[in-house]
Amino acid sequence: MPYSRRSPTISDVAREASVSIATVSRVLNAKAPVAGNTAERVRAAIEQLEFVPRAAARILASRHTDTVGLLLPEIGESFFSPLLRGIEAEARAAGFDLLIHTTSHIPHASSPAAGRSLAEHNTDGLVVFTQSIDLNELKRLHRINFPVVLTFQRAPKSIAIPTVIIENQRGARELVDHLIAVHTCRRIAFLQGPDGNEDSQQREHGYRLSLRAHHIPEDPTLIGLGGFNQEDAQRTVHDWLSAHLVFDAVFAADDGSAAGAYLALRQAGKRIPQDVKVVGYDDSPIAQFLTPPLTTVRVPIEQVGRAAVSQLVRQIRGRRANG
Amino acid sequence: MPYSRRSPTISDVAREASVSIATVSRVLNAKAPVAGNTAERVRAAIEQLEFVPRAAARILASRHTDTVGLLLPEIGESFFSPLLRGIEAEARAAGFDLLIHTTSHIPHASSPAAGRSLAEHNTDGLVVFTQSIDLNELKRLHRINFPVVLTFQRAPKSIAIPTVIIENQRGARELVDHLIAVHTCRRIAFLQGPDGNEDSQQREHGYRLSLRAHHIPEDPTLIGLGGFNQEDAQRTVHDWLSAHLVFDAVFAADDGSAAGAYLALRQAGKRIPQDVKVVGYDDSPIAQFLTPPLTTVRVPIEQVGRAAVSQLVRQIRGRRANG
DNA sequence: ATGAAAGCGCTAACAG
DNA sequence: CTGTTAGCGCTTTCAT
Repeated sequence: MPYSRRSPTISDVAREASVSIATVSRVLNAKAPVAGNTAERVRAAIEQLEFVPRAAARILASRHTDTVGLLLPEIGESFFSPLLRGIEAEARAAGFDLLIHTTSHIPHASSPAAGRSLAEHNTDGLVVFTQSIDLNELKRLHRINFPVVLTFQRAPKSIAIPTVIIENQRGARELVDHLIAVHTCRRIAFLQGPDGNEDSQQREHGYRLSLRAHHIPEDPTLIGLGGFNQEDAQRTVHDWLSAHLVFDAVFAADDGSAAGAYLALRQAGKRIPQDVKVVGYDDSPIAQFLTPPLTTVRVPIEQVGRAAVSQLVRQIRGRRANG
Repeated sequence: MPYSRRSPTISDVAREASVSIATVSRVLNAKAPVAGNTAERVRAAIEQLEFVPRAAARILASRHTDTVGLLLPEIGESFFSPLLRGIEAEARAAGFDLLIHTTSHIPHASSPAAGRSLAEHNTDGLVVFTQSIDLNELKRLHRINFPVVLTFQRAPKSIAIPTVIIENQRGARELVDHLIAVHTCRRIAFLQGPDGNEDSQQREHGYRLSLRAHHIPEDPTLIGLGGFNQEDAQRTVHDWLSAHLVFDAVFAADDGSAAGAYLALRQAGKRIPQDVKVVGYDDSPIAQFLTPPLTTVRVPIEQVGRAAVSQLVRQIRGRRANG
């Protein structure tokens, strides 16, 4: 066994197979014709040397990576599960690899990673989850014509970037209508998502429309932060309860915050749904495990992922076709 | 506005700042001294041209990427949330970027992505989640001395690869002891994890040890597939019930399958815990939302992530130091 | 169908 | 402190 020598390069393969590196490259990429037995020799050499082309060299020379990137603020929330499934499936189907990159909430200007750009980090295009990219960076990408698609977020109107968004307002409105009409709720609290989240804003708008349609005055004290997570929601509802606010229903902007509401309510001895009704949004896995099962609105998250990649790939191909 | 011209390179910056490309490189990497005002000019040029170094070129030239990769079989399971948090935090702390790559369960030998290697896909090292890599590929990586650390899985003993694993057997044993001693359970079913999963195997072993210690005979019919997911577990428990198997407790190898057991039990009109007790493992978020709250065992998943990266970084640095 | 040669954009000695 | 000069390993014309 020789000492761990450097891993083989295309030249090693070429030498081993007694051909030029160009030929090796051709069999690697199958883009140009290679004679049957020549190709066979090359393949044998590749196998024998366990040659694996260096991605960086390939990318540098070819100027494309055949991979799409996904930017996520923080991975792991159950919401991402179907989104990723969709993105992964579609990317693979289109012959692209997928690289996921989580963005830090706190920009470390001084970190060694600063100055590197995600976009150029070896991808041909980017699917960007809402709020996980800086506006200036987005503008820059758009300016250099780098393929990007935004999900769950509209592009600032100054820059035309494709977007995949979902319907929220109507779903929210119907949910609240139901609370009012069927369950005779009149004091309905709303748990907002993270600051600036468009889905949450639209759900809130649907909520307001419903109240208005039923001549129920809005009460600002009944609107608080759910933050799309259990902890924030739990705290907010707990605070409401401590302040002796009166409400007969909680509309949580997502299921995670609905779960937080359940916890706070239970802890205060409130019964669900007898004392307070709780509804959520997204139809995430948690919904069916809550007791009673959470009323929620189904969102086609996986399809958003697929649509986003499909649109992205179209952009990438377009660029390659032209120049 | 000029037509979308090629994005600027280091030479453009050098020209703009009237310095050599080496100097630009130096201010980029801050590895060698550069005079204050020279650096200033270069920075201005970079900003003005919106120069972003091409990752591929950097990697090719420097032979390292400053990023670590993570291989996951399928992302999004709640289990991964804390794991990712740990990995991300530690990688960032060490000055590394993180790229997540999900591996397909079904190898597409013919897919365009086939033949590319994840390992060399622009990372300096890999954290590999259990069962998400092929044994041959693992051997190859080891042979070429590529830094890898395995999590939740021991390395095949023929290859010495660092590993971060957790304690399972004792936790499982104590959990089952408790079921027997405190709750006088005698017929305890076990829901296994995916085939070959080591954590599950060890938990199962702890379960068997406990039974044996209490002179309770093992009943193979009471062991079925939970698959670390709700659906499989639900189906298995449903089948047990349909077959009129008698059991007074279910030990699910993870919380997800415990949730599935809840569903099947409820559906059959069984009360938890009066008729059947259910316990899980991992202490995942779902545990506290089940009714009654699931008894489970806390697993330091996030710490596994941190430890894995920390070990990986050590390997990478070691390689760089020597050569 | 195959080879030769010119880069891709950057880092890393090596001089000075 | 700064510039020059080789490459890094691969793809891609352009010939043949």
